[in-house]
Amino acid sequence: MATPSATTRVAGRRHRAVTPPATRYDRRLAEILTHATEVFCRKGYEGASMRDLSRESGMSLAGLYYYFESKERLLYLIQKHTFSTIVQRLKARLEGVTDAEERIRIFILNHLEYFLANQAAMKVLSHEAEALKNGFASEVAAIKREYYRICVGLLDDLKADRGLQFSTRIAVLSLFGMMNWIYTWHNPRVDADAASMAREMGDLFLRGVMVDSKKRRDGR
Amino acid sequence: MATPSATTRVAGRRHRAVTPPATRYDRRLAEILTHATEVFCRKGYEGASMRDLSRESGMSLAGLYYYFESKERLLYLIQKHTFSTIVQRLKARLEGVTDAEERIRIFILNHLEYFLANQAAMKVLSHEAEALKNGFASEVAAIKREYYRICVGLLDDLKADRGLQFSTRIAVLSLFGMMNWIYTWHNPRVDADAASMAREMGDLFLRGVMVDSKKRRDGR
DNA sequence: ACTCGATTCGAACGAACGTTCGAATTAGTG
DNA sequence: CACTAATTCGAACGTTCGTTCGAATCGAGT
Repeated sequence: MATPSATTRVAGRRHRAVTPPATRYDRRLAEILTHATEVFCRKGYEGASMRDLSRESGMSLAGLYYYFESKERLLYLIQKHTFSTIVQRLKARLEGVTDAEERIRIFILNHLEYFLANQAAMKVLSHEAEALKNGFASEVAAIKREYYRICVGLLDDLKADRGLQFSTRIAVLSLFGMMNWIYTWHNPRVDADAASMAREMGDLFLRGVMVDSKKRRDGR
Repeated sequence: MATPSATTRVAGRRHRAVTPPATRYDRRLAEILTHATEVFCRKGYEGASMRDLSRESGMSLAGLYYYFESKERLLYLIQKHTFSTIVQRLKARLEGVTDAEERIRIFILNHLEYFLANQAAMKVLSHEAEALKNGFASEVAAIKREYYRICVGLLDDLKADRGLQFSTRIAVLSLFGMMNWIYTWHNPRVDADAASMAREMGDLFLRGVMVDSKKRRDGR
C-alpha cells in the first residue's frame, strides 16, 4: 500500500536522534498546524471547516488527512504543543531562582511573553478548552493541571515566606483570569509589550496579595 | 396569510403598557431563550444545532422559527437581554453611593452576583462574544462599551480621589479578566457565594490598585 | 358551534460538513 | 533512467446543517 495506515502514520514516527530541523514530514505538519491555528483563532474550532483549513494552508482537503486523522486530533496537536512549550519554558526560567516574589514575577512574565508572541495559539488554547472530548481532552487537562499546580506552589511559598493569608485558589484563578483574558482585548498598536504588561499586572496582583499586616483600610 | 412575516413578527410587537407578565408570545419566547441559553452554554454557539435547541425546548424545529428568524438572531436576543440587564442593575445599585471605593465594590458585587446567578447566560455572553456579525455584533458591542466606560469612570474617580497612578485601561481589563474567567472554573460545590467572592476579589484588586505612596517594595 | 388569527408541525430543500478512496504525482535512491 | 515509497489530489460518500413551506391544530371571542 502506498498510503500508510492512520495508526502507523501518527503513532509510528521513526525516532531519529534529536534533530531540531526534523524530517520533511514534520516540517510540513508544523506548517499546517500554524495555518490551522490561525484559522481556529479567527473562526473558532467548530466554526472553522476542513475546507477553510485546506484553503489557508494551500493543501487539498484530502491531502490534510495524510498528516492527521481527524479535525479533533488537529486541535489536540495544537493545544498539546502550545501548552507543553509554555510549561517547559517556565520550568527552565524558574531554575535557580529562589526568591518567592521573583518566582511569581517570572511566572507572569513567562505567561505573558508567550501569550503575546503566540497570540493565535494561546487564544485557541484558552478559548477552545472545552472543544476536545474524552481521551484528547484528558491529556491536555493533565498539562493544565500541572501548570495550575506550579502556580499554586509559587503562591503557597510566598504565603509561607511572608506570613500572608488569602485563598490560594481564588488568587491563582484570578491571576489566570487577568492574564488569559488578554486575548479578548490586547491590541499591539495600543498596548505595551509583554515585559511592561507583566510588570504592571505583577504589581497589581502582588500588591493585592501582599497585604501590609500592620495597616488596615480606614473606612471598615 | 396565517404566518406573520418575519419583520412583522419580530419588529412589530404590539406595545401593551408595561405589564411584566406579558403576552403568551413573550412568555413562550422567554422559555425558548432560557433553553437555548443552556444549550449554547453546553455546546457553544457553533456547536449547537437548531435540532438541539428544538429537542431541549420541546418545540419542533420549524416551530422555533415562529419566534425568531435565525439562529444568529437568537444568540443576539440572549446576549442583548443579558447584558442590558446587568448594566441596568448596576446603574440602580450605584445610585446614591458616592464613595469611590464603595462604588467599585458595588460594581464587582453586581457583576459577580449576576454572573453566578445566571452562569449559563453569562458564559454565552463572555464566550460567544465574537460569534455575532455586523449589525447584531455592533449592538451588543455598544452595550459592552458602555459597561466598560462605566468601570473606567469608577476607577478614574478613585484615582482622582486618592491621587493614585496606574493605567486605568490595564486595571479595568484585568478586573474584567478576573471576573469573567470565573465561568471556566467556578464550582458551586467548592467555591463560596457571590458576596464572599466579590469581597475577596475586591480586596485583591483594590489593594493592588491603591498603592501606599509612602512605602516602596524592598528588593527593588 | 363557528370563525379566524395565532401557533405548531412534518417534510423537505439545497448547501456545507468531516471523512474516505483510488489514482496521480512527486522525491529520493539504486 | 527505473523503481519504490512518500505525498498530494479530485471526486465522491453519507450525514447534518439552517431554513422554508403549506397544512394541521389550537385558543379566544362571538
